[in-house]
Amino acid sequence: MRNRQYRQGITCFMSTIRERNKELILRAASEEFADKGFAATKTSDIAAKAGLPKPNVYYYFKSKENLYREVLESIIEPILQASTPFNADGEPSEVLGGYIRSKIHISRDLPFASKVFASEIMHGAPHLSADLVEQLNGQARHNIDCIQTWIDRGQIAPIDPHHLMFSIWAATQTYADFDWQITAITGKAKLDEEDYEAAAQTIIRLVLKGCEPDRRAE
Amino acid sequence: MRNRQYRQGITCFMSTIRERNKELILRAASEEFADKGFAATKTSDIAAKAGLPKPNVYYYFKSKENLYREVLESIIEPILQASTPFNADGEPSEVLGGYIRSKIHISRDLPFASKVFASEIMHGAPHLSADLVEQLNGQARHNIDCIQTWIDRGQIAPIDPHHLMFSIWAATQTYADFDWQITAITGKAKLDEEDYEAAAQTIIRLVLKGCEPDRRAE
DNA sequence: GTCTATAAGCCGATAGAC
DNA sequence: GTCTATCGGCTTATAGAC
Repeated sequence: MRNRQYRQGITCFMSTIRERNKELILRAASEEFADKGFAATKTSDIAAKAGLPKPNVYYYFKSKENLYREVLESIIEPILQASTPFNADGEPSEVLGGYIRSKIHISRDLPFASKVFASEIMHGAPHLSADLVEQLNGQARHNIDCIQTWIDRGQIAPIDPHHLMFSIWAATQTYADFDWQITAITGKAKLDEEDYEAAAQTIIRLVLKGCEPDRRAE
Repeated sequence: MRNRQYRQGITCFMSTIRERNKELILRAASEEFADKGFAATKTSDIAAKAGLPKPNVYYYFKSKENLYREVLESIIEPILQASTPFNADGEPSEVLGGYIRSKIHISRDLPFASKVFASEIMHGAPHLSADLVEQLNGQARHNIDCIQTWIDRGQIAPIDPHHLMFSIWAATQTYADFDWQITAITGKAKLDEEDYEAAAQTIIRLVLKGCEPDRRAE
């Protein structure tokens, strides 16, 4: 009984095993895809890492590409969510600071999917649907418009809003993408809570100071 | 005569054809590897893009991996070169500004190799020799030490030097790595000279303002 | 030195037993 | 629903003609 649920009079297998296996495969896949990229990843390695036979991967996900897309799309929602603070009526420093923190948290909490996403974008997003691409770009344009509004109102310095956004993305994303380089240079096997906090504070400082209106001769 | 050079008494073919073909293949390879990544790139596509038959690729470069390594290593020298301004006795704003400009120029002038390098680092540098890795990391540590010295001397604000370097790398590298996203959002098919100049100025502003010592109540 | 034609091996995907 | 055993296609790499 424990493994079954009866719904609408039809015997419906909502087996815990199914959910558990899908989860194991997704987790293994996100690590493998993040580590090697789509083409270099072998489904047999994903299966091995998940502790399951290879056909299970195909049974649950139909194809390697499908599995990849599930990993890839799992990061879209958090990314879009991170932009919610952007609102022209918000306080620029609050909005930008909140955004930077959200993006750093994504790199910290979802490092594998985050890396898969970055790799996908680097190669021209061949697996992303036009719809999702448009959502992401629309969001980006909205954020940039918001910054432009602050500039027009004189709330922040007339910094180029496109390049400001690119810098913020890059600086926050880098903690997921280039973790290998970062751990090699800092000498730490893994960044801890304080490191991410220091990263966020450094980026926030750069951005907020950079956005401060220039001082006139007073 | 034009196609041959006699050296040490041995007929030595320094044929223009050889040099030209190697160059064609290298150029095609850097574009393909940048676009698709190592594993997803087919040597037949490289040959086609170079306008040569596939066996020529193997004749000149022996293996796909060898060819990849040549593309990859072509970017190391420019990267190391960009760090030459770093010197604790230099003026921080000059050094940092010069470094940012050099890194932006690498993204602009060597976008393909730059992307190949980024992708390689993202995946844990499986094709880079330990020696080169050590050179790059040593350089990075030197730059960070240099920033720390400025902080100790009170020349710049006590910003975290590691995170400052990570932000600079990320913000400059992003113009090569995420060109697809950048052109999608700016709406330009290709960034022009002015765009790169604006990018450099924006990043320099963020970094220099961020490094300014905090004002005390005056 | 150049290129056609082919070998060898790997990996995504599945048939079919349990 | 699960997994062993295998196929078929694709890609690197090369043998050998020119």
